[in-house]
Amino acid sequence: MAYDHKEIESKWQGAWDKAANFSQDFSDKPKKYILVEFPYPSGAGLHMGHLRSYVAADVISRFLRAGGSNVMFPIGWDAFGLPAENYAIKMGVKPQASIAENIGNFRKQLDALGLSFDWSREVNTTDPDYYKWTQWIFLQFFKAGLAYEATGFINWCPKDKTGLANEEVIDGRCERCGTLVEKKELRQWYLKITAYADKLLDGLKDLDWPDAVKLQQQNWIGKSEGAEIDFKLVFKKNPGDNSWVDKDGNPAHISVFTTRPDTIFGATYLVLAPEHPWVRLATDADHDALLNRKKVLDFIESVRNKPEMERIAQDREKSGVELEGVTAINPATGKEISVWIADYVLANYGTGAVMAVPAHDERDFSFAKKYNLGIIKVIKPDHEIDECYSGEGMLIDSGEFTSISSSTAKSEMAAKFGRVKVFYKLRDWVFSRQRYWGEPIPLIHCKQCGIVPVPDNQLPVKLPDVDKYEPTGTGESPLASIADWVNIKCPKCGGEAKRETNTMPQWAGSSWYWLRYTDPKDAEQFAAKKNQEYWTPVDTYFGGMEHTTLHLLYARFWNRFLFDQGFVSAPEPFLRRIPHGIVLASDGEKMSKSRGNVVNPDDLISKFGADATRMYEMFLGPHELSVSWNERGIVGVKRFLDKIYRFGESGEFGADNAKIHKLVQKITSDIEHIKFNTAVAAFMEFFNDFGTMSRADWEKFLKLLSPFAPYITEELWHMLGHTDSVHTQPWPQYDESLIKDETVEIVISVNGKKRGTIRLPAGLEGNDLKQAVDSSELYAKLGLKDKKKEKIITVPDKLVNFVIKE
RNA sequence: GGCCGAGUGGCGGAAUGGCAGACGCACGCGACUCAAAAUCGCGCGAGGUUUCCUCAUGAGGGUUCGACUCCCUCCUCGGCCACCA
Repeated sequence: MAYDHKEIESKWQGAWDKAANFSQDFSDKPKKYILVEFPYPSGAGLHMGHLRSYVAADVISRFLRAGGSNVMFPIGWDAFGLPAENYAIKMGVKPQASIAENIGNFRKQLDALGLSFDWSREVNTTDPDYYKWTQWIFLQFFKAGLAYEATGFINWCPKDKTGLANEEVIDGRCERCGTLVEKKELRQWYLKITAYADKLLDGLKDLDWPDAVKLQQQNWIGKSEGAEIDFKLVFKKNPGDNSWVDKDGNPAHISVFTTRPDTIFGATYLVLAPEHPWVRLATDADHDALLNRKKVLDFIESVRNKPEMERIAQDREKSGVELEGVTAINPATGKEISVWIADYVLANYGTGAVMAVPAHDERDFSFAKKYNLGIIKVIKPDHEIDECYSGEGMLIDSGEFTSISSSTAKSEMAAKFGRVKVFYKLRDWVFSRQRYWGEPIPLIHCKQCGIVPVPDNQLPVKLPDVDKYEPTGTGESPLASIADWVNIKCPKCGGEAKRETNTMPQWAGSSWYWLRYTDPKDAEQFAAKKNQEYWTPVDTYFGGMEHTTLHLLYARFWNRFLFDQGFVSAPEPFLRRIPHGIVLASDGEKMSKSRGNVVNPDDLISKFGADATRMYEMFLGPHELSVSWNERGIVGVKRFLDKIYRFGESGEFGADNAKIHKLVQKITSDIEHIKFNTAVAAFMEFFNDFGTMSRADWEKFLKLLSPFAPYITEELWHMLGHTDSVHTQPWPQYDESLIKDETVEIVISVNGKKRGTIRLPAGLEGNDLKQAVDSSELYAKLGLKDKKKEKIITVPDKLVNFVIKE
């Protein structure tokens, strides 16, 4: 018979004291801060990815509580942003209303799963009491000069009608809706995350994060050390024209960035990005320095109109055009070389200009071949190579540097021809969105005073409650059309002024939420320092792999900035990060509505129960690897729960059993190492063949199982006559002396091949083990007595291997 | 193209230098039953001369007394990044 999971679950949902999960500020017990990424309350409800993190974090939290820790395991809602707004538009309601409804659904689902959240610390990023502090933190960035306004080409999603951060563009498409992203020139707010590139890199060293996650962040920040080298320009159109001077009065030059200054003797031309500022000047009607201005302008136009997808396509052919009338002097050779613009040089990396060394760079090589440009070899390959060699080696034909190795030449040549320079792939964070559903950026544009921050005592700048909030598509936020909200007196001079109408991106509220949990209701500050000092940094942070270069990087940036400003007590926010693998559908594909292969947790809970859903989810496979959701197997877990329920009902207790001590050790260790799949297997294995079970052993068993299956264990605990909760009981301890076996199976092998096993007393080593084996039947049977043994390997309690010369 | 991860029965997976396939699903046989469901018991990588032996952890090589595990080369799948000079 199957136990009635529905009855048991609804009974305990009503009976459990939620305050038992509340954490205490400043308790003497050791603190543990267990965090899961707070959900985005979309209309779809919880998905299997949430389940994976939330159940794992719940098991850890319950385990640590039982071990005597003061555990904070909070939850909240990350509810601003595009998806919520798009959903509300689709449903024809206000986002405020749809968010409230979705949160209600999520809360039900989380409760149904039996997750032991500390609901007393609930936060919601769209609550003015919360976003007041998001705005306040933005103003700290602004006051520190790290929030700035600039006009530039940004990623623009034509469907969502808003700008996107670099991190939000995947394969040239909008991360949210999949639409091809366009380049649009717009006034935008930026956060200067690049100023923190080095600190964000250094901070990774001390974190207990998976190497894969650290590496991804490292690559995203993308530090390259190299040299910046100036190439002087020579003009053919007006010889002697000295109107081309730089800001220091020197003749005009182009600065290039290279990581291979050792190849400079092979630099046969320069290439600039079409958007390079110098190109703009050189093609300016007043300053025109080119002999082929029209051709160059046409080329720039054609690049600009090229769809982004085509420009980044994999097998794209490089194209460019020579700037006729201008040449550059290679500072190493003193030779004049041609200057080009080409679509393969990026305007926003390095200096936007490169020295081309076709013999030792594949991109330059294919470009040089197409346009018949010179190819000069200056590095001797370490192996035979046909055309282009991009590795390092011995320098050749490089003047005084000939016969020096690349690695030594690099620093010497960087110093001689230019200067050592570091560049990052990381770009500043486009921080404004032209949408309604976000935190208003708390700034005021005054004709007299310029940009003025909203004074602290006027925060929060509340999002006006309006009926029409659809994006305009003009590059302006819908807030711009709300006259009585936009028009305001300047707080500085009292004159006419207008509010900033852009809103913050979805990532703003989640960039500091773990700090708010430590002091969620504080009206005076975002979180009191002493609360932070007690709780932070977060001990273990569960979440998805997909947030590695978005949320996790942004959160580290905000935390580090606030730390430097003295507002935060720990330089790094998350000590240990446990990402979960993605949950695929049973066909191995990603779960998605359009594929129709989405598994809904509600259906599983209703059919098999929350306990079975939780345990099967953990049983599927290692937490960090991606798993295919195959529903067939859940009946195995359900059968196990039915079996233990029947045993509990029968109450057939017997003698104490030492096996329970091994189970305590195994489960404890598996939880500590996040190996839930083998923990579930260990429960099953124990229960398949436990022999006898005393009442005391049964109580230990229930306690061990309680973090995994909170409902059924509570029911069975009460069946024993207890009136308190199994979840408030201390974690069982094991007796070291009872987990050791008295005898062990020793494998006997010859030349590494297993030939049989014998049972011997445990703990025998070296000679003792050898002698015990020598006197065994198996030893005689294998005829080992008469064989000449080269070597005998003994491994205590494991095996004896005889190496015999044939 | 670069970086990271993974490849083990029909399936999910276990074992991370010492008995390969724990645990579970599916499947087969049996018990109980008028019957079915549920439950319980047994079997379940391939092959063979079947108390035992041989082969087998993507392919090939290497290190080792011994390799799923470590090293090298390659193949396949997944993830992230991608003209970053």
